[in-house]
Amino acid sequence: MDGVADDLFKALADPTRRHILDELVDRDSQTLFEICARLATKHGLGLSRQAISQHLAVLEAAGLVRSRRQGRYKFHELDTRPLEHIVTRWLRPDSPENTP
Amino acid sequence: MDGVADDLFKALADPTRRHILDELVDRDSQTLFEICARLATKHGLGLSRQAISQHLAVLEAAGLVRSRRQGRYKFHELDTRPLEHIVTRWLRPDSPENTP
DNA sequence: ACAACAGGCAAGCCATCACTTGCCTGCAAG
DNA sequence: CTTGCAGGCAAGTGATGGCTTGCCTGTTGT
Repeated sequence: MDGVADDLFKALADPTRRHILDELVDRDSQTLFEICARLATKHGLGLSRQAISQHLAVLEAAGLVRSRRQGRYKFHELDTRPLEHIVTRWLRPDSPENTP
Repeated sequence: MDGVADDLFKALADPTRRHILDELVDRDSQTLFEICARLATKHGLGLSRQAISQHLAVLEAAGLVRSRRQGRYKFHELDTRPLEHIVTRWLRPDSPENTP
């Protein structure tokens, strides 16, 4: 029951992975090389291809990114659903906005 | 701009720290020894006093916990405000509730 | 078929982190 | 005043995490 949240928070702990999520929000369904290039240009991160690949694996294990194979390309899609109910664990029910 | 979120997500990355937040939700304004005892009994965590103290320091640096000194006791209070706007960064604006 | 491209696998290195141990500071009750 | 309790300050250790390097698989194009 906490193991699910464990992967999720661990995935969000790294700033590079959060930048990847930012990139996927800006443009969904990108390949590894696209993400690699955009992180280098827009965020100034000079990381190797494998570094991003491992980050994507962590994000995928957390359920935040789903991959879709197509030929030799592998497109990565963002899934923000795990994020929605993760913070309500500590938010008291006296807050104004809740429960869709 | 990301340094603030960095402390926050790093604080949430550890399961013990999340359990501490759970305890403070269940009962606010506890001392270090109270938290230590309740983590041991309710969550089965046999951690030393300093371990919890360091975790509280991390949570305090993230702005999730504020401490209030009173005599030789130090009460720790939960502050969930940093949690509210942290996930909206990736939630697309097509969701029903947004835009402050 | 061959070369270029997208991606994966696995071992290794270095930094950070969680936790412990030991000692030291204040406050409080006998 | 002295004893005990609540907490803090290090320094040290073991483990985890992020990143690199090198090599290998599979797909696309000429």
